[in-house]
Amino acid sequence: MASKQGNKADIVDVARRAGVSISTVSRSFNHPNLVNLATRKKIEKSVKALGYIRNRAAQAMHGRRSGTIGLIVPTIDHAIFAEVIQSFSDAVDQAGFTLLIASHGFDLEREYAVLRKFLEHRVDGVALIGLDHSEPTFQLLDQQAVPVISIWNYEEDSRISCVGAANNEAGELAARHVLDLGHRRIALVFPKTVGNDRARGRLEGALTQLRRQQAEPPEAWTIQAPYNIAEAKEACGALFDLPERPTALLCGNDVIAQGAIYAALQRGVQVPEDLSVLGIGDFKGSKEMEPPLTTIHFPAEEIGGLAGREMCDLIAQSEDLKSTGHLVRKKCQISLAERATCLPVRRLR
Amino acid sequence: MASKQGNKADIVDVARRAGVSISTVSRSFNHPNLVNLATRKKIEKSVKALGYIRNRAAQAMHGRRSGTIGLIVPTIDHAIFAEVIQSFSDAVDQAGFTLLIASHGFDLEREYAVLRKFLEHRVDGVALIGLDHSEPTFQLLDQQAVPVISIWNYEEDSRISCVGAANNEAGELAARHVLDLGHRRIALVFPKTVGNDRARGRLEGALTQLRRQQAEPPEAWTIQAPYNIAEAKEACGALFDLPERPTALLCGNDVIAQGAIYAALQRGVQVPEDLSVLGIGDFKGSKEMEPPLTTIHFPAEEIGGLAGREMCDLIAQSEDLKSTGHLVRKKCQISLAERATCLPVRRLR
DNA sequence: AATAGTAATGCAAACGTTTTCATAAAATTT
DNA sequence: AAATTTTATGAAAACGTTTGCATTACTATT
Repeated sequence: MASKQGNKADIVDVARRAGVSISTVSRSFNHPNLVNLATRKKIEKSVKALGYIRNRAAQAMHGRRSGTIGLIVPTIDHAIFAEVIQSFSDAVDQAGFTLLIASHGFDLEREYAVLRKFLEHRVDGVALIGLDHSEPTFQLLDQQAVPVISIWNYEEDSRISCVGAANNEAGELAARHVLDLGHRRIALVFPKTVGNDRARGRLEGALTQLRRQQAEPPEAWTIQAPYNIAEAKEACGALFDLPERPTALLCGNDVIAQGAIYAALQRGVQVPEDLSVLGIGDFKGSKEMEPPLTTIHFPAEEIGGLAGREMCDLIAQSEDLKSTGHLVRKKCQISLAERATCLPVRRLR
Repeated sequence: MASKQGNKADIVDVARRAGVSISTVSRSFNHPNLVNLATRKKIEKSVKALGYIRNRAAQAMHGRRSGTIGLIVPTIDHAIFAEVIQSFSDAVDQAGFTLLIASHGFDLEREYAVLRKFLEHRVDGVALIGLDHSEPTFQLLDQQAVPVISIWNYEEDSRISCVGAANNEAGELAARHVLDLGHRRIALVFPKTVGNDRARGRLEGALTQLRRQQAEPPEAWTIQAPYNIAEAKEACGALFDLPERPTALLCGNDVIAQGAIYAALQRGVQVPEDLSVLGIGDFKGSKEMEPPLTTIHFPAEEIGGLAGREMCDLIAQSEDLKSTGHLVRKKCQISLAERATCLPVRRLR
């Protein structure tokens, strides 16, 4: 009667009720084969009766893993991140890990703070988005020697392990496509690139390719739009109101492309007849748009899943002290998803 | 030299290096005013030098809170859940909590399993989506007496605390609107309702209202579509191909509405001139669609934020043992967002 | 100057587990 | 029947903290 007064049951309570020692109870969880079947049954019964739930915190104190992985993203509320998070979550879940999640709102100082918090919780591994991080972040990661992986970007000389795609290739591929279609009057609408290596890589890739073919856009045709349909729509609207209109619009991501298309619709500019629009990312829904959006496909789900599995591997390796500690880098293939928003320039009316 | 061989620094290491006892170190973190400034500085220096990071697991063992909150959602990868998760995350973050997240893919048995896992981690509170949960889930919650809150739905007789909106009201409001516009030939496109009280409430609300005005749709006009633009598009397409077409389409959520509009576009059915379309949810981007979608606005961000703050309050209360243990219920107001996809029936061509 | 109060610190006992080592009982071998 | 091995269990020492109690050295009050 004294034992259960609102406090939760304890391994001691379980042991007492089952008439065995706590060692036996603990063992029956962790090494069931070492304990007699009958005893195990008794313990099980006691556990059920008391509603006992093991305490991971106490387990973690024994050098055991905490069983958690920390994922730090700029924001959860993005079609593309949501998809990556989901598949990453599924992958680590499958391996029995629990996911700690936090967003930093594109603020690398908050990212550092969140990382610290995660380390206090003794996460077994950390996953970050992209390869742009503050120096203190890298140092902390290094010093604490926690398995870490970067999701979304691939760079052959990345400072930490990474699983993702090469954004500059995406930009190049996009530019090449509109170029191949004969366009020369090409405008660029991209998000801000500071602290956002995804956008930066794409923009650089696109510009490189355009320059290579002498089709670099004039200043007025290189505009910035936030990740947000409403504002992208507005920004593109302003572009369309310029005296001279491009024949193709290369957008930094599909959300911007969507905004651009809406802006065009609003002004009676026909896509693709009057204007070709190309997105990057291939977000969920882009294929179903009307007209379906031509874009560069990023295998978000594949990246998230692969990253999750790789994270688990890294953690497993770090347990073996023979851990070689070398970085792993996986490059996921992007591809052109040719749909209905781009037309060869000669077919424009 | 013996102390730091790759293992992480310990409070003991910190104490030794600073030349004080571990009690003092612990105190300087938890009750800084109780320790001399000079000593505190010494400790701080030692902490920096050793790269010491406190161990929450060990703290949690002292009846201290773990500082974590568990959030269990059907899926992360939904515009609407992503938004709620984000605002919930921000709210609990602000209070210093770390978020544990898991998705169960609309499987209530997996929900139960995840809940157990979270309880093993000794989360200080649990948040769930909706009010449909398995009996074992409710029992576990009850037995463990963990602060719990349900996000998204409001019901005056809910079994657990809740912050959200009344889905049946949304359905009613939607139906009332198309009815008010003079429509009588109304079709319904809703997601599956089993294990999804959101969809069920909306559908019931809508049907109630339609019946009240003798406008209940025929069998063929009450169709099911998954949460997914592509499949919704297809399902609605089939509806449009029927010999008789409704004048208004009431969709269970904005994604389905989007699919419906695309399906209409594909077939040359003009929205809203030939067909009024009404969504429910007001997802991000619905306002920016072309034409902007008329829908029932759900204040997702408000709900998530409110729920997060309420969760923290519940946790704080549960600390005072005088906790009254009564449920809290907050109803967030939904509203009609009249935009451009609905027209009075007499103005149809 | 004696007393009471306060500030700063340390000691040691918790917290809920896991695990090593020891031991008893049972089963197997000689 | 003794010796050996195996199986099942318990005692106790960890793990890294927090905190109640005790102690010391000051500071303020009489």
